Amino acid sequence: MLELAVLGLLHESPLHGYELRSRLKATLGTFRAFSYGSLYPTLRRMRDAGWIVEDEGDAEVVADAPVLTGRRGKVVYKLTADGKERLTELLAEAGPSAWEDETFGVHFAFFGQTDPEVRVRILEGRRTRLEERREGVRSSLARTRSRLDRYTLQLQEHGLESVEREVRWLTELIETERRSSQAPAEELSRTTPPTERGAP
Amino acid sequence: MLELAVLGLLHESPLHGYELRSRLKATLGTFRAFSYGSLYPTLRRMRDAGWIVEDEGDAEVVADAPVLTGRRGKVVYKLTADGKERLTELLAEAGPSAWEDETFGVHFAFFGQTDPEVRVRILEGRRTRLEERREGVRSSLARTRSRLDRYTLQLQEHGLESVEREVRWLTELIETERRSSQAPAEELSRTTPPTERGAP
DNA sequence: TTCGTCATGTAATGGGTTACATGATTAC
DNA sequence: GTAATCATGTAACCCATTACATGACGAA
Repeated sequence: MLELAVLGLLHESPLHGYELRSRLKATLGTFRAFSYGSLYPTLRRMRDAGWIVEDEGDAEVVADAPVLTGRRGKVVYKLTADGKERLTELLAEAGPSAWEDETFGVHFAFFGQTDPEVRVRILEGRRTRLEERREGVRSSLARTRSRLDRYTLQLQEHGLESVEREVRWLTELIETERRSSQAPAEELSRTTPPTERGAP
Repeated sequence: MLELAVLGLLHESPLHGYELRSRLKATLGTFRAFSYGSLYPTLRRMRDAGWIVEDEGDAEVVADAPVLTGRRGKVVYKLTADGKERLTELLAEAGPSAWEDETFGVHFAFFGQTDPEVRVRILEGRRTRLEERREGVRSSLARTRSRLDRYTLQLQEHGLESVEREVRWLTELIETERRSSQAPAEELSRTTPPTERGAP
């Protein structure tokens, strides 16, 4: 997990550990947070595996709009060719390892670097997974509702609604993917709406 | 975590490992699932600690409406006095250990056995926690929105909405708690609306 | 000069999972 | 008789966390 996240971020630009962690927070948002206690050892493992190198040279880093402008991070890491390959490999995975709870968010965060077909398969995999869960809760609820504590019931129903909401979200995303895969290859991975091309 | 869940369930009725696990699923719903690989060792630890005992005698177990009617579970566990004490202790905790992501659901599931004041403190603690997270995401989003990949943006916004939704849910729960703590002590912990007192 | 935040790391520990192994009982 | 599901367990591992230790640098 952390591995993929690190590879994904370093693919965008070289970074040092500390900033990597804040990028991680900003990228993954509410989904996941990693501590230094896992980040640094991971960085080390990845370096030993040859996926990243310490870019000791100068470090213009990225011109992060405010502050930070000339400062130098101590140990800047960047991807190696092997690391890029490893990233590609991880991003191509379209199985449970990409759509389970703990992993989905990270994979999704790097969809911009993911093959469109893989994106759809992951989204569908996740949706199916959630639909199964939803049915499990629904039938369990149908069987036991009357015997449930009001708090347990609240929990079940809130959980159920959360799942339903995520299913709807996924469905919309899948439809969007489908639509844009039919449209000409025009890259849609940026926020900017597709510039009105010529005339119809 | 598992420990609290096991104590909470066994407080309702004696159960054997296998059924304990299905109850766990039914009780925690979408929030958490435990495997046998953690359940059985936990059961053993708890037995060694003296919180539960193997109730080797006959096992009428619980008359679970369908099927299962006369069957015997191999090793039925039940709470000891120490176990009940431990449960009380755990249910009285109203700190981060009760309102963090991994723990909140389990604590909430046993709110029926929790002191009303503790319930409110946990709900408020969780809400505050989520509000902090929400503000973190909001400000990060305000700073970086324009530079974000459309997927990263989607992820942020979906995460933000999830958090907002849970905050609203908690607020409602807190209000309900407040109202019912003013109402006469009449126990509201069952789903059934309070039977009209007076007429039988 | 002291505080906050940037910055890097380690040691001990935690709390689970996966995969495997085994066997009884029930339903067909 | 055989497949499903009930039932109990172990061993190896994984992926992280917490708490701690250290220190540079800039701003008040």
